[in-house]
Amino acid sequence: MTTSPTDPLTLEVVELIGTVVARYYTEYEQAAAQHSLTGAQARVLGLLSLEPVPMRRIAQKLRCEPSNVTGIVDRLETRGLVERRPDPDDRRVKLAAPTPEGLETSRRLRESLDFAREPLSRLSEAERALLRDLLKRMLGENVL
Amino acid sequence: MTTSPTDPLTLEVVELIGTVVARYYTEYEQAAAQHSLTGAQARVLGLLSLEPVPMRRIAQKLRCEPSNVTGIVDRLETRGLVERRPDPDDRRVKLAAPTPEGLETSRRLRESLDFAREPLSRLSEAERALLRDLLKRMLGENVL
DNA sequence: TATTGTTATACTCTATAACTATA
DNA sequence: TATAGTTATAGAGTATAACAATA
Repeated sequence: MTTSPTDPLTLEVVELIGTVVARYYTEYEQAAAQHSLTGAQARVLGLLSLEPVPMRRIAQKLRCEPSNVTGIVDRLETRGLVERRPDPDDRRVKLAAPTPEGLETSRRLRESLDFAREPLSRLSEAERALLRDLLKRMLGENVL
Repeated sequence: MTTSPTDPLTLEVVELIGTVVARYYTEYEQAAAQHSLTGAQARVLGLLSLEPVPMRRIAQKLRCEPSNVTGIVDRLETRGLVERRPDPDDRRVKLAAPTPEGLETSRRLRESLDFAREPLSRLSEAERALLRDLLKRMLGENVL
């Protein structure tokens, strides 16, 4: 049912992407751990850093069940990094929002994502632009 | 202490890589689930498909503590996908090896990594070659 | 003594199902 | 009745520490 290419070149690229994913993922976890956060907690905190988000929406972003978000936000809240706010428009909804400290932690976490930038320093600006365009084409329109 | 580039272009590429990682990772988990495997179990099984591997070596590859591998291999063994063998050269070592059924499951799992190939079909062969070279340069020599 | 694998423990993430309070 | 969030539960992954067997 598929028409995906299976030529050696494509498989080599798939392998390389797998390597990038493995490296990026484990190093993200380590960066989170340096701030005493789990990967899931770091992802949620990063998500909130733009604007307060309903619990349900967080679950959708993380692709997990809403019941899990309760615990993750609980732990962030216990540590004073996040707070729950009522939604003026719908009293069923709770908005998770970062505290000032949470915002600061999120900022430092983003800083320490240096490991993701470092490998790119091996490429010239023109090559980085090329890589950007290839990745965008690969990901298509539905980039979220 | 860092000289990593922080220009908008670099940050955009970092963002794109993050998107690739998130998509690839969750879809890998889903592919594993279709075979009633967790992500960790699928990774271990894939690791063994080339040759039997000592427990300790599995932990190094997964970047986790050796004690965790015991449980993961236990569950794979219970399902008849993996077996433990003695190492003739060192009686302390146990080699984890796939059963014929485990090998077949590993093969089908690899097949279903189709999702990773599909986005690449949007690129021409020349573009895929370009992407390969950029990724290789980015990852450097230590690609494992 | 050092190393390999295991056990025991505690914490987090995960899905499922049932519950509550709103809509 | 439908939806948002929670609770309760069970399974899996994780790190830490202590242990037995072997080197």
